[in-house]
Amino acid sequence: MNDLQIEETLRSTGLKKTSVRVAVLKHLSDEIKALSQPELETLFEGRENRVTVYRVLRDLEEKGLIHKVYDVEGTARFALCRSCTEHQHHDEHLHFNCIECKNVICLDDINVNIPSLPTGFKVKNIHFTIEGICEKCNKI
Amino acid sequence: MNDLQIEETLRSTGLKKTSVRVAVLKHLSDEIKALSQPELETLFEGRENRVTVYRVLRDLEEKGLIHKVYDVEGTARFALCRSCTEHQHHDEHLHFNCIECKNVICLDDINVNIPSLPTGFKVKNIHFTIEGICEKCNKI
DNA sequence: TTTTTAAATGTAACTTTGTTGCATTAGAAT
DNA sequence: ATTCTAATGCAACAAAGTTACATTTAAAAA
Repeated sequence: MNDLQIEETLRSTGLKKTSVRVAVLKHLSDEIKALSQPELETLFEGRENRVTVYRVLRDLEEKGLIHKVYDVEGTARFALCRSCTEHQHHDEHLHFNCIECKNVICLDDINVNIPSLPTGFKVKNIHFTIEGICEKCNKI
Repeated sequence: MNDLQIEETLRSTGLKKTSVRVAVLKHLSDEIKALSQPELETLFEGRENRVTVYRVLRDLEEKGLIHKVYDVEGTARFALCRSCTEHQHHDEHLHFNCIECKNVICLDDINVNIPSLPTGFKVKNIHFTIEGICEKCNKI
């Protein structure tokens, strides 16, 4: 996203345009992979406050601009919601977690069919992460 | 599992039969749902040491007797490996995480078909958690 | 049965991550 | 330019994960 897109995106949520929010959105939109908060903070070179980044991530997630995904080691990672529209939060996509490079990437366009559950169970959301070796690490 | 089964199970892994290990296996086998370490510790009434429980869980998981699953809030939970044989660790089963009672249960016998990934991606394991309302909470 | 020894435990301590309260700062509306 | 609320920074604390080391215990050997 360029500066104008970020500005417009923030305005649409009612969140004020602040340096930390812009920086977080910029970094996440530059990445294909999901970033943990510590990873994000290294990109800032320590200029931003840990608590502020925490709250920015929380708020951006609440507004549906980004989503949080836990990798197979239980680390929270954040990625831009690319396939989410303003009105429909589209969480039900697949994540791939490489056991070599540890990267978590969103496989938005791969269709996941939800298995049918026993009677009485109601599905609200799915969290599907495939663990394996990504195409980049496969080549090496 | 009864005491004899637990003893035999531990012997098969080469792990010594100790009180904490027996207690952990007993509690986990009594539960349908996956337990977090703090939850386990409350069952012990604080008699067991936090670090010891941590190491027991780690070791039991390494030996394939239990498995760790992260719930949708990123909390590590542990459950007995019921459908795992001695020689084949069967992680690829579905978990259901109720948003009401927060319980995580294993849906061992529901078949999950793994979506086909782009070329170059190699699947090693899957982590599939469905978030929703369980049959018990649905009735209430 | 006693001795031996490696494995398991308990204690202490430290790291990382998540989280809240409060005083200060800054964005944007007037 | 002023005002007001939202956002930030700081301090502090909680919880979970993790390691080192001294002590204890399970089980093998004598």
